[in-house]
Amino acid sequence: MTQPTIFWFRQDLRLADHPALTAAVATGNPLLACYVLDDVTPGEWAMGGASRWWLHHSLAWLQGEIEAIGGRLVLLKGAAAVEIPALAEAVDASAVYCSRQVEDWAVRQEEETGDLLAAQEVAFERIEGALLFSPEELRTGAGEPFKVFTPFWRRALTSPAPPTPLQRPRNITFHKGGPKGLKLDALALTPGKPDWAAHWGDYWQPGSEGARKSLRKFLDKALDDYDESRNHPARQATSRLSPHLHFGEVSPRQVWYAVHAHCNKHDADPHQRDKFLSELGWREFSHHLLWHNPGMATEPFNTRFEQFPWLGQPEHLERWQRGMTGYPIVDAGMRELWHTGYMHNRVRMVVASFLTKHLLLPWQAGERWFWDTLVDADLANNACGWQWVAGCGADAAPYFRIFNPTLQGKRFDADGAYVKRWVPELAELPAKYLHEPAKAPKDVLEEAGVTLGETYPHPIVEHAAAREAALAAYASLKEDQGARAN
DNA sequence: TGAAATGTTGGGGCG
DNA sequence: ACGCCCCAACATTTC
Repeated sequence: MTQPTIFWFRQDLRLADHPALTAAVATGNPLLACYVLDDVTPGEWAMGGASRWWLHHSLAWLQGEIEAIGGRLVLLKGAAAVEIPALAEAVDASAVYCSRQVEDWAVRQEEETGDLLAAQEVAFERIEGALLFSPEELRTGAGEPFKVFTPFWRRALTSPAPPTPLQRPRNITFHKGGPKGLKLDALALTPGKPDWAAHWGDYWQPGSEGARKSLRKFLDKALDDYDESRNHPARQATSRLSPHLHFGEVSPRQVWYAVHAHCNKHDADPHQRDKFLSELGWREFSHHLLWHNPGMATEPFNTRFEQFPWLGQPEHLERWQRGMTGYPIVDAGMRELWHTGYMHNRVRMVVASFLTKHLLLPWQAGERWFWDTLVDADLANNACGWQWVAGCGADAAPYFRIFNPTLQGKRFDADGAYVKRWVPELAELPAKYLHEPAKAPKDVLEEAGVTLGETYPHPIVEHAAAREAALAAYASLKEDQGARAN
């Protein structure tokens, strides 16, 4: 009997433009496709609740696609470095193929799996497929990893273009037999009661078809005004591809080439195109950074920040998480996150600035909350995004760049549509006061049915004072450094 | 991929 | 007519 080739699906839940899958099929041996839910190896970065909901539906989609071509996706649970070699042993596999990942734990997982497979004399191939450019190859003239985005992306854009997307493999022969594996429901990925994800199907379609639809819709409806509209959270102006990209339901190469094809065909504005592609660039930058600096998920990239005096009150963290800070744009964002597993990126920056600067709570606390609540939770993007806002990341926002949540609201949600949607208790307020209900005259508040401190909280901190405190905290950091240097 | 403080300019009211 | 003040509008600097 022919020995099977095992294909180990990870964060690459697609069939098209899949170099590792294509390579596995090219071995000519019957394919045994599997997914391992590994909550052991990632340690504190085991998937959060929102991601699990997504994974459930993405696996369901992938199963359907594979079954439609006569195959089967074997679901397993446990440490991958145990499960994969055991599976290889059980079915007498000749080789195991998978895609590479950048996370520290994932690299370790690959290495341990590879060691055991080597001892069993089973070939193990790890193949790139989640990035446009290779972190090993994309370096400065001096051979160092880039630490600043602009030169990083300039170099990327002048490097040889990423290969064009691969077709999905045709005529895959699947291995008959092998273990049955677990039923999808047995992985228990979806919430029980209360079912906080009951309506998420209205917002999302996990799986590669949903990814394609999102991309198509974005190109047709939103790309031509992307640069301006993307900053307005009430508009449908961003691609919302992040969870699809995280789970590998669509590859960045597919997105890259779809954007170029669309723009060539419609003679679209290259400026809008480049703005959007640079967002893929930030994803790329984050992943390269994490690969080069595994500690970035928990430790500040800029070591000066190791002794930053986080002074925040723990009870403020819960107010922030629940969207009860008294700053409407912040609360709207946090509630959008809770209700949909997603937050508009402009608002992510505002709430992150608020947590780290107005509340002086450590960025890791925000990173952790996002990890558990975002459907697009991605170790590289999440860690780098938080570090960027906190001012300790690579090419970070300078520490003194403190968003004024009221001004951000007025500027990017001028008519208050976003706040009205997610903070309904303020919906009757005139737009003029939506972003600062404390400034509204008494009769206006009464008219709108708003009683501050009862129906909606007073601001938990006063902006000007909080801003001064943050600047002082950052200044103390600078002085400490000076003192130590002497 | 800020905001606030500070500086500069120029028009208009007014003595 | 002139200088002075006020202040909006804009520019620059600072955090």
